[in-house]
Amino acid sequence: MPELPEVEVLRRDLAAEVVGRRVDAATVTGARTVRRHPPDEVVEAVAGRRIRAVGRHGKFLLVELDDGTVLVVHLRMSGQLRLEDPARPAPPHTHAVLALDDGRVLRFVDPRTFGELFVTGPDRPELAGLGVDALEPGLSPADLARQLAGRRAPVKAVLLDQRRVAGLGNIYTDEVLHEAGVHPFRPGGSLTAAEVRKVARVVPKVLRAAVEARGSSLADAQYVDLYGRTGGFQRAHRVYGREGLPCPRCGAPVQRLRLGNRSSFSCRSCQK
DNA sequence: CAACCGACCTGTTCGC
DNA sequence: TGCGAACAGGTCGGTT
Repeated sequence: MPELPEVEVLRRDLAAEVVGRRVDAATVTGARTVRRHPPDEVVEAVAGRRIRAVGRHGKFLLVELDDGTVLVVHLRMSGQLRLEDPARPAPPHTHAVLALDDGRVLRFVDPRTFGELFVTGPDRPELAGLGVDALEPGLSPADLARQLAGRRAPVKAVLLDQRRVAGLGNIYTDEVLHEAGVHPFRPGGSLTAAEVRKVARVVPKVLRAAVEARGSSLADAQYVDLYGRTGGFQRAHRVYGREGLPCPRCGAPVQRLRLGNRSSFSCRSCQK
């Protein structure tokens, strides 16, 4: 499911497609999806508004409306946004729909219902705790050094912590740490200055390449874009999901470890 | 404050 | 083939 690159692909496509459109009507059928409000409140807040811009911070998508209201979307594990003709049957697990003034509908689809929509004001206090976005404006080596300093938690856990850096998830932390040659279980505070610089340099490199390839869609193709298409970056994964396959740098088999309850993929010989 | 763990859900895949 | 177990890309709240 979506991490920063997948959300960025949606943001760009939405910006091109819906900025300037008016939301003629909204329907919310999944109360859990709008758990922060009574459903009517969300409908009320967006209906009749024009879309001014589409932004992003970490994995949060920010649909800015003409009265300053921001519709915030987080896809969590299984959320999708689909921009479709309303004549097309709504996919199962469609929890909210915005009808646009060009005749199309924007559908929020989410089987696991971890995702959510909420509305907030222009300063969006709900997102105040997020760290710097991993892509834009990005993470300087000094920022990263500050986040890692003194941490005994594994460097991967620090990178996954959205309060420290916003946007990285399980796939892209593994890809970044492999490319940087750093073992995911290394205590955050144990990285050398050179390693910190390397990681800081690799983060935007990997994320840009992933956006360019329109994100990662794993075998079950959970992630699809606005038009239902899968991404292509999974073909460029070096370690994620590649247990037992040769490391592209040194040929040693990729190992799968556990960090907390999640899989972590790395190369035993070139990530120390 | 930092670190760890289970919980939140449904769908798909894996192993017996 | 059938069936339960394990697993999935993210966060949050509670506990130590």
